[in-house]
Amino acid sequence: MGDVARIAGVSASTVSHVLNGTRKVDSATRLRVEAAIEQTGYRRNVVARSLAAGRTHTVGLSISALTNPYFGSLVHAVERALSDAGFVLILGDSHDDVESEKRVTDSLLERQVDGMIVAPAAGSERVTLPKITRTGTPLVLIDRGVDIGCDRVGPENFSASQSLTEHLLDLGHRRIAVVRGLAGISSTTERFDGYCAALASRGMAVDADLVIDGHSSTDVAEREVRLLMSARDRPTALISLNNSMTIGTLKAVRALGLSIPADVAFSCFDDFEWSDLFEPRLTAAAQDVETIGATAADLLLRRIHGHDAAPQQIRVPTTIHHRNSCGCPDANR
Amino acid sequence: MGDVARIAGVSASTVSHVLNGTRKVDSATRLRVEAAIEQTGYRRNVVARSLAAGRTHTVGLSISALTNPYFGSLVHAVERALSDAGFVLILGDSHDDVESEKRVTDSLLERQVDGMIVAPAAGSERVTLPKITRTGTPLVLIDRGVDIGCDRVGPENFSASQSLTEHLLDLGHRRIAVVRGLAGISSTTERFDGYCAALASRGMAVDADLVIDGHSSTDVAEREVRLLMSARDRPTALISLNNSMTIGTLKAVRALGLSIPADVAFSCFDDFEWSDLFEPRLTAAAQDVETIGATAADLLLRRIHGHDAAPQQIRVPTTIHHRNSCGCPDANR
DNA sequence: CTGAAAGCGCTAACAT
DNA sequence: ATGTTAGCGCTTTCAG
Repeated sequence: MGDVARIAGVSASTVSHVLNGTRKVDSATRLRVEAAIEQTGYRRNVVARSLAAGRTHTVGLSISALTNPYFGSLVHAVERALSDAGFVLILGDSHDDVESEKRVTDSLLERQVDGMIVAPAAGSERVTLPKITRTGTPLVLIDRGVDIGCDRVGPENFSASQSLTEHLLDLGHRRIAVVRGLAGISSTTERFDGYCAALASRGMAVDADLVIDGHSSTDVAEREVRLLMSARDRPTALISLNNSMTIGTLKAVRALGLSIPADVAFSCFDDFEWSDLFEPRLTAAAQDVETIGATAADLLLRRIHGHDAAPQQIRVPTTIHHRNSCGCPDANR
Repeated sequence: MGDVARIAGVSASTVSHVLNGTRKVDSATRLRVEAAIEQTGYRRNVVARSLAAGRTHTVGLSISALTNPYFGSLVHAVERALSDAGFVLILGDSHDDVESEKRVTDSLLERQVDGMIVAPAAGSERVTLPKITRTGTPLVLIDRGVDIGCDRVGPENFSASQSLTEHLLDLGHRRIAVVRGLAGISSTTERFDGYCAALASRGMAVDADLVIDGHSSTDVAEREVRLLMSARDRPTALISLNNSMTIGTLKAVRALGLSIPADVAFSCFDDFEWSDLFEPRLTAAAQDVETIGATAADLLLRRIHGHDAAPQQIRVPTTIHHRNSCGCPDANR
């Protein structure tokens, strides 16, 4: 930058100001500076800039399992919104484990991110999250998490899951098994609650034998569903609470040679690009991932820019696609 | 850091050294420093550290379409390898467009990343890549890209695609259509070359009417395949060259009410988690994404650490899963 | 084994 | 409209 200043015959200060548009510069001198920049191939050092200015234009994102297409789309949406605003994304994988999560977020904090978006692991509200808020770093929770007094955006879980269940109930099913996701995270809980509420509204109790925990693993789900569906009094319908669970469930059903919906009706939370391709086409609750990601970025950016308002808790509507895995007689198409 | 030093009764210099283990410190004083750190809740400022030390422990990754599960897994693998080495990942999406790519990589360079991994967009070798290498920033190309004298790691494309095609040929097909991905990127070219080579080895010429360009869009692929398969002299087999093309192709086939493999045999490049679930199960060439990602991270880390050797061009083997969409009589399982 | 001091490359008052 | 100057918070010679 010194070089540029010298060549343009101005001070470093002026160079800085033309670079950032932070104050009025005579157009003649600006031109000289720009020429000098061009000539030297100068590229500013954002690290130094960050140190001096006290802001990094950087946002940290902590999620688990980028392998999951759902999170891939989420990151994609967040990245786009941030880069449009001149921010850059630092990515950390928490592996859905508080310890890793603490390491990840610590590292982000050390790097002076201007804000953070986190899809909290189970138990995060007791350890990771308070640590972040204590630093004053703007934080928005995404996908899941409890109310800890910060912005939060996630899908509508309860009612979507409830509808999915009621639909099966309407079709006459009385033994509906549910495959839950990872325990301890709000999305699992809320979706399960929706399931329970649907049963309750029909005066039915939840049968513990029909509740399967797939943790966050496709394999576990497959094994458990296989076990359940091998029993003589197997359920007549299956509902899966997230995309990994769905894959495990479908694998189990397939392995047993059962057919959907003839032998067992099926519907699931989370849509796939191939839901339409599956035979039968899957009845699924589709989250609006793009909106969730973009909204999170927006909320965060607003906080970063000093916007000071009551924390918002946003639920993005979930859309149910009635297709035919549920055995629905009147599926569209 | 000044606070910590004062409380521990040492100099900032010593604090720095206990923090980084950069020189021997008497265990008594180290204990005092550590206590002071604990007590103050001190967290180092990595930005300042980076500026002073001249390295950021940061790696930039430029890819397109995180929405694609393939890239999601890639990022996942890279992230893990990097974080194990104490590095952090900054993510940028190039949208498979050189202009965006230039912006992304410029921004990464400004941020003084210690190295970069890029899945180059078409034409990148003429504009983006030289700019990077000129800065001396270690660079490794991933997934695709031509030889520009830097490390490169990607899947084995040619022979896998050739095998896929030969297999169809072996099954008696003579009119095999191919659905290509985005033009101008090496993976598309190499896979198409594999297809051509297979035909050539049987003394067959490539029929231009059987070559479909799906660009990078599922929708385009669907439309084109639909057109092709509606013709009276439609091909007897279809081969798709990447996962997006596969989805488009399958949608088209499904929409036409054709059945696989009875009406048309099918095989594809890229495996899905649900390939096994599809009816019929998909014959596919599976890339070893994890290995590709981890290898790229490794190569880069090595360069960053000053390892100076001839650029490596690594091809990670692609595995063909023979299932039954190809109409294979003896598919395993 | 430890401290002093000179930067790293930039920003942002404060002057003029 | 532009320049001067004092840092931002750390690392790292160089001394002792």
